[in-house]
Amino acid sequence: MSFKSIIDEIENNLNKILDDLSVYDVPFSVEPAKPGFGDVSSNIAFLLAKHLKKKPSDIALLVSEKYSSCTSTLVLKSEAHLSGYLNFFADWEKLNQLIISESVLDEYGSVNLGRGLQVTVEHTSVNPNKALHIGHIRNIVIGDVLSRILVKSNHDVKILNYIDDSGLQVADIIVGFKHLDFDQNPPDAKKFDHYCGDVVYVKTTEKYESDSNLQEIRKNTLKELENEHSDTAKFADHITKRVLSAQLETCWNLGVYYDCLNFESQIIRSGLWKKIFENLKDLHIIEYENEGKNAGCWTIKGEENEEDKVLVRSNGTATYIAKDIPYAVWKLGLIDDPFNYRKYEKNQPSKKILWQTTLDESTEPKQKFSGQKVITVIDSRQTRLQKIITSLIRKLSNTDNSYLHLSYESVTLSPDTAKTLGLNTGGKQAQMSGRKGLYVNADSVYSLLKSKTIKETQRRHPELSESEIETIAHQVTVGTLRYEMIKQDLDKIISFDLTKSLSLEGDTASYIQYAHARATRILEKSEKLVTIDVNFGLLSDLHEKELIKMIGLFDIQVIDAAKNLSPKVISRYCHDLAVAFNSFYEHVKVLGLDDNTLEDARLCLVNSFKNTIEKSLDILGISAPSKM
RNA sequence: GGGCCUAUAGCUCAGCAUGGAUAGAGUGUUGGACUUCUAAUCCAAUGGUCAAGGGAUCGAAGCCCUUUGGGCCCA
Repeated sequence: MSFKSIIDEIENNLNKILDDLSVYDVPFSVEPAKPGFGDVSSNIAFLLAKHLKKKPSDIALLVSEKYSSCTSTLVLKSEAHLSGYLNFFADWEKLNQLIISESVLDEYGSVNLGRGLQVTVEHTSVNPNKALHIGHIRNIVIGDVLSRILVKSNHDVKILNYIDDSGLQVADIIVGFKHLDFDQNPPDAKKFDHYCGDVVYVKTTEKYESDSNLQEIRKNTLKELENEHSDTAKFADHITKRVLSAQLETCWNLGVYYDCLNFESQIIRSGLWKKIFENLKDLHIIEYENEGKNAGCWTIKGEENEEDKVLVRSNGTATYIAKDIPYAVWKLGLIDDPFNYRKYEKNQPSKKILWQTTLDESTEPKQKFSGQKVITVIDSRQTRLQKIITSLIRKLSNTDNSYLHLSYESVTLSPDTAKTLGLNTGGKQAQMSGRKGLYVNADSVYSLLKSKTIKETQRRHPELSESEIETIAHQVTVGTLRYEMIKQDLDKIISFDLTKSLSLEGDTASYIQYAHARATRILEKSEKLVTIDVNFGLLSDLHEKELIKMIGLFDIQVIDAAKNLSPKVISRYCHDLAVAFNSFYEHVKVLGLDDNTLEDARLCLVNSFKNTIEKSLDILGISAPSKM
């Protein structure tokens, strides 16, 4: 147990006091205190004010007095504050020992919130006709960090990436290759996804405006994609696989890995939709319209003021929602799995095996990627569609919240960055657009940031080899990108500014990584074996106590992040922990003390911090170099 | 026309779920700290009618209602 031990102890005691007072169901809080108000605070007196009809400050006094006769192991004393808060002061010697000895364990920060619940997370799901831009990076980092949080809180997590290989956007580049004669081999060894997105897609789309014949071709191409035996479908399969492969390079480079790739084309061909369509009819979840504007269509009734949504048009063709429904049903394992599985052609840089669905025979065993709970990470523009799927799944599965849309706001371009791309927005931020070629490639941001980081690192460490610098720069660059994508709340738009994104100071990943490097350096230089057999009472400086407290809050933060599906919680924790360490570093000397026992105790604390920051950064998918 | 999100320091954001102490960071500006465990750092100063109005409450940045600005989705 960590800092949570003292919180639990206080909670238990306060509950006993409530029993004594014959008051029940008071949802009081017990939280780490603000600086200057002891170590732990409770609002219990405020909540009791109504029951006991007394002033909060008087109640705080009363409770504090009763508390002194409670058995405490970690609390030294309680104190009623004039405001009405009840503040507790910890026995730091004991708490230090408790927290620090816990923090060096491998499983530190792991909590058993999920009890092994199977959760399937879908993220990324970028159309395989272009390269990932910075907006997609927000998606994949949110999805990836969320998955890591869920693993840390004992969920059995499977990660999916949905490949929409039969949609309009794919049709567009196929039109480009087949009818506008774009070379299949990009010039100047350009990465294939960049080439398809920057050149083929944008130029083909441009042509539609002036060439109505081409639009006809586009329609036909889209239709041909659904027929797996057509030359068009085979060609498209070849092209989209190449794009996908290039996209995965980008994801893997950022430390994002998957368990399985799902292909839309296979979902269509699997016949899942037909079965589910019949199910939906039988359960009267969808209705056949005899009259009105949707006459002849199968629709889902809109809830509240929402419009009815057409699933099957009067001509018998399914709308695009009809593709998403089978996938959602499959993800929850509500239907027999029609797929076989085979390994993806390339290995992921992590140990994790990447599977992909196939409708062909496979020598590989059947896999299971469905979850009791499904989380789909898609931006807020898809909320309406996701709402329909959610409510439909609710009816179909008789569960309340097994299907969850994790929504986040999109990434826009700052006015300055839009300008560098040739768009004058008059001081407003601009929506990115793949179609118009208005976006910032993820790979280019990575390269720009990396060359800057290489320079910074070389300046500080001229003695390091090129490959060592390269490794450090990679870690810092990935860290910075990932951190920028999750440090703010999901419902805030990120206005991406290329220049500002290159900053490595202040509230950035490098700040946190730097704290880790400093800690590592101290341990290296001391050349002593770190032991936890130290006198914890010596760690009594304000900065030491603040640091230990932060270290001790790790598991509480993991619980918070997992309960609220909020990656930001962990990024804030990492930052706060690094602040506590940097402040400690500036004010408290560790090495070269005359006092050996004090030095041992401080080394132990530095080691404890190093372990904790590594583990918490790991949840963010950020690794910390030992030098930078 | 309908729906969703959002508004807190010059700028970018925490805090809001579960109301309670002195509303916090970063950045910017100004000043200070490297013969010392790495200055990608630290310390200090500066900066707030918590969009506006109303309501319930002993108590509101937070809850309820209305209005306004910004963004997105649908028609």
